[in-house]
Amino acid sequence: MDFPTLRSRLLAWYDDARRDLPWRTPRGQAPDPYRVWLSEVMLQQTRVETVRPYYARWLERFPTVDALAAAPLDDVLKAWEGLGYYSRARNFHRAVQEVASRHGGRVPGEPDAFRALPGVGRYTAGAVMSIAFGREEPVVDGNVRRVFARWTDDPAPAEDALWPMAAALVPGERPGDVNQAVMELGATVCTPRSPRCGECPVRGLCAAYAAGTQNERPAPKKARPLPHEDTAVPVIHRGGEVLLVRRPVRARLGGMWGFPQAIRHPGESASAAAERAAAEGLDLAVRAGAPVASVDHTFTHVRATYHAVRCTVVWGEPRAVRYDEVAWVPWERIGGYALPVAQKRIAALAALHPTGPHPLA
DNA sequence: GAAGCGTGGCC
DNA sequence: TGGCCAAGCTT
Repeated sequence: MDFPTLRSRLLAWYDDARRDLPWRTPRGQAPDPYRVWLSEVMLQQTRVETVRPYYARWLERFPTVDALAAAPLDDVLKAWEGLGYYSRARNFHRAVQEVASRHGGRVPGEPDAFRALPGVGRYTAGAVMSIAFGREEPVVDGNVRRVFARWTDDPAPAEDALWPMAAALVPGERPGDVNQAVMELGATVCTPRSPRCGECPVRGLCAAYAAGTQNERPAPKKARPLPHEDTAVPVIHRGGEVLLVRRPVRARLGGMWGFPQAIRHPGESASAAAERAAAEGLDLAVRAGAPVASVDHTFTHVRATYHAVRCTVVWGEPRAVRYDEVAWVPWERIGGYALPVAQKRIAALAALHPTGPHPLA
């Protein structure tokens, strides 16, 4: 491949076509490494338009490394609420605390030191080192993977081939812009479906374009069928309050708040499973009352149906047996807790129901 | 190396 | 509606 020609055409195109994004500073202005890093973490597996409002709110709330390092995890997760992949927020928080305590509050500009921080993988390290520090480090993300698959007309390029190719492009002036140019091309021109080859500055060097195979590159990977989880959710009332739990950090949605839950056994009713969820997860005896609602939610690798059931306490005080924390929360203060999307939906539906004890309880 | 991890948009 | 996909990382 003619890397020098690719490089110069990409840079020239990027100078003209690059989108104006909040984390991009004007040419010549030094970027803030904390902001570049934040943007890269938020953009992992997440679209630009989704990230925009989160990025702006985050910087108002946590404008600097020191501000974020000093914040409690619950505040951090609340700011991340709805963005998904919550381990990103936990890892970023931990990493920034390390930067504050061990690097004097300065984001390390050495690739090895930065790469050692939690949540920083090969891609993120290359992106932050090149964009924020001008280091000649490559990146391979989904865009780069697709662009190279088409340039080489390879249906499934190996990682061992992609990184050397990406690295061959970087040396020279403006390594951060070179990396961003490939990704920008992938995001706006060399798109997964209906690539705009007519607007591509490097179609003359593209093997897939020459062969007319751009729509079959890269080859789609086969998805596994999603398992289904039929889940009971006890919405436990006491006085004017409802019981929330904080999920263990290791688990799915780790560190986030929500309602207790238990996967239904075959043949088990939602009411029985809701009572069992309280018994096993909280060491608490509850009586199931009226069903509140059913909510379907699809995660990356599992489809869940949540059967929310109103419950009242029969006996005992809740203990966080299978959770990290429990809290009795007045309905009007639920908004202060970081809830994943499905739990928020359950809370909204449950709040529509009368909040006193069930008449038959 | 494969599986686990969120959510929303698009066709 | 349902499958696919998006600036990946960890175990």
